[in-house]
Amino acid sequence: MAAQNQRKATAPALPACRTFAGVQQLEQTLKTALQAAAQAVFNQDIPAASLVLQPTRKDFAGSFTLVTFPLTKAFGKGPEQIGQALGEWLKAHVPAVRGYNVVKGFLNLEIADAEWLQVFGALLATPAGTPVPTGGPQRVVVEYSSPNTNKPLHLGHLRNNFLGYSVAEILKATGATVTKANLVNDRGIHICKSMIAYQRYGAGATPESAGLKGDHLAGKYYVLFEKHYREEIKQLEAEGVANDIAKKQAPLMLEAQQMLQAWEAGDEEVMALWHRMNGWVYDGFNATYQNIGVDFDKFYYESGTYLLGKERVEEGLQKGVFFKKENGSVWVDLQAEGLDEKLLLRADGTSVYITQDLGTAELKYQDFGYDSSIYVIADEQNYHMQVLQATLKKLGKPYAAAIHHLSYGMVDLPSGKMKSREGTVVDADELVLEVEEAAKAATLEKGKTEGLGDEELTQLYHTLGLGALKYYLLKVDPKKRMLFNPEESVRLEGDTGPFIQYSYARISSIRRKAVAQGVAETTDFSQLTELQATEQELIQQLAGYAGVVAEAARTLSPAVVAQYAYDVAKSYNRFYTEVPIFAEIDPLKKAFRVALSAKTAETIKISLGLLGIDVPERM
RNA sequence: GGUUGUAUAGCUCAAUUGGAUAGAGCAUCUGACUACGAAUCAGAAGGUUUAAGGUUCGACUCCUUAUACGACCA
Repeated sequence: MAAQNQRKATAPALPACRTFAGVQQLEQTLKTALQAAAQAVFNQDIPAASLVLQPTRKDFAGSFTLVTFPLTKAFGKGPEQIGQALGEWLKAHVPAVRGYNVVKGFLNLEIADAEWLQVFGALLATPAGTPVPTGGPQRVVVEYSSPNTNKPLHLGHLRNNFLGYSVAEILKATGATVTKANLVNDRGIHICKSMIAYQRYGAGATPESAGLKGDHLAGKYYVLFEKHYREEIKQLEAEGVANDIAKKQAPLMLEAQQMLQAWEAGDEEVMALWHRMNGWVYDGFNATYQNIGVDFDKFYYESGTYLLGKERVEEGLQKGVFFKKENGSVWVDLQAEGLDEKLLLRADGTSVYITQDLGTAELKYQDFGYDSSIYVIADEQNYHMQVLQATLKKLGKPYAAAIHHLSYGMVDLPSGKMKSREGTVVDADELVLEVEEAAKAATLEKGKTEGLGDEELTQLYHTLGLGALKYYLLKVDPKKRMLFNPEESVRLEGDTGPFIQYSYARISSIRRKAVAQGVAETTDFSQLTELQATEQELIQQLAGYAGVVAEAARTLSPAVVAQYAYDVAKSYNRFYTEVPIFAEIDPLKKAFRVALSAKTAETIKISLGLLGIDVPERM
């Protein structure tokens, strides 16, 4: 009751963090008290902002720590002396402070159990999934996946897709309106390569007749093109033609370029084939997207945006911020921005990548009026994205400043970089099958799945396999290049997705048992007097959820959430082994531990949900 | 050549953004299942944070230089 009243009292000042209310309020109490202590003991006024409270390290007693070094100058005393004096005053005057200790310049404050129970009460009173407002952007477009339509998705795309989906979910959790967008690169020379090869070697094959997913079928012809193209180059070189000229004059390449021109001219036959093959690819992509659990609110196609891009180039010419070279190509000079001159439109009037990017940025703004537009693109495009933003600024577009490149590192294999030519690309569909297989093997060996039907089992393997894969790819800081070790990615023990899923399944088992035993569902634990250390730790951990979401949203880093979910699961597992639940005699304590377990499960479910990972009721 | 990113335990990753004895997992070694799920838990061992300087009460974190690897722009 007391907790609720106090929450009401602070509500007008802090409408933001309802979820965090308990801890935030506790920290606020401590800060105010510290200010009062400084006034009383040292006759000093200290601004609240200069008081930094951090969680106490595990090895020391206490929950919050004040670093006293910054106060030494103003107070004219040593750090330990300050810590002792402030701690003594707090202990004497503030009920929430049960005790303190000073180590060097660190004042560790020990908090009364009653305070933690209040925090827990506030957590229980907060419905799952309550938004965590952060003052960040409110209308956001997250563009991710953005595949080419000439090959199936691979491991690199998976990092992209998981990151994009997760960042979108994290931003949603802050209360923002988020649109997930996919810009499909459906035109250009690479598509024509697949089409040419299909015409030559396809013999009218369809996904059905070939027994292949559409994207894999198209990819097959792309590979065939590259193979025969290389042979043609070799042939020409044997005839004495220089390599760079051979590359341009190989008959296959000439054909592909002819086809691209025919496409731009709207040639009926070419368009028909293009529609047909892209249709197959989209079916394939959609199957993969559904399988890996990502979704999109809006699809853009470069074939539908490049013309608008050309208009923007024209606009830039008229405004005089772009210029034309003698051969008729259009450029923008970004040397003042620390970049180079950049080609915007070729001499023959055909567009380049950035041409369509200009159009797409505008379309997205028209459609959604974003205050933040996030592009999930690998870091090899850093320069390109700088150019895009600088060019839009030159055009005076109001949305230029809202563009944000979520730049992530490439995924390496133990054997080195993935290279399609060397056949070292890890196919997304195959990889998912492998992780499911590994999950199945582990479940058959040690799972507790009595009563599950075949369909539920298949679903379980999928949940666990994808859980392992997603967690593996998301736990690493996005901006860092990462190593993909196939053996480690299917591991189910230690710092992995299934470890966290296991904790959830375990709690589910406890909840089932609690219902069966008729354990009371109480939310009022004000009569409890003391907490075990692991219980207090767990409450503090659970209360950190809102702060974690805010941090993850600020840094656009799902890794922050992944680390948190793992820490919560770890804390719970320790609590679980140290503290009895059903063997507890005191019914109130028993009810409390069941409620604490349930809240932990809920927090795990929501946190993993932000990563796109499901939780199983049993495994 | 120019711009830029990264460098932490044998391996893969953390470190609350300048705070305490740099933490996890894997691998190695030891212990705990007829108490609620051992896909778990407890413990041991493992570090000159690439190198050398600098800034300060305090540096993995900031500055300078160098080295290695990567990306992009020519």
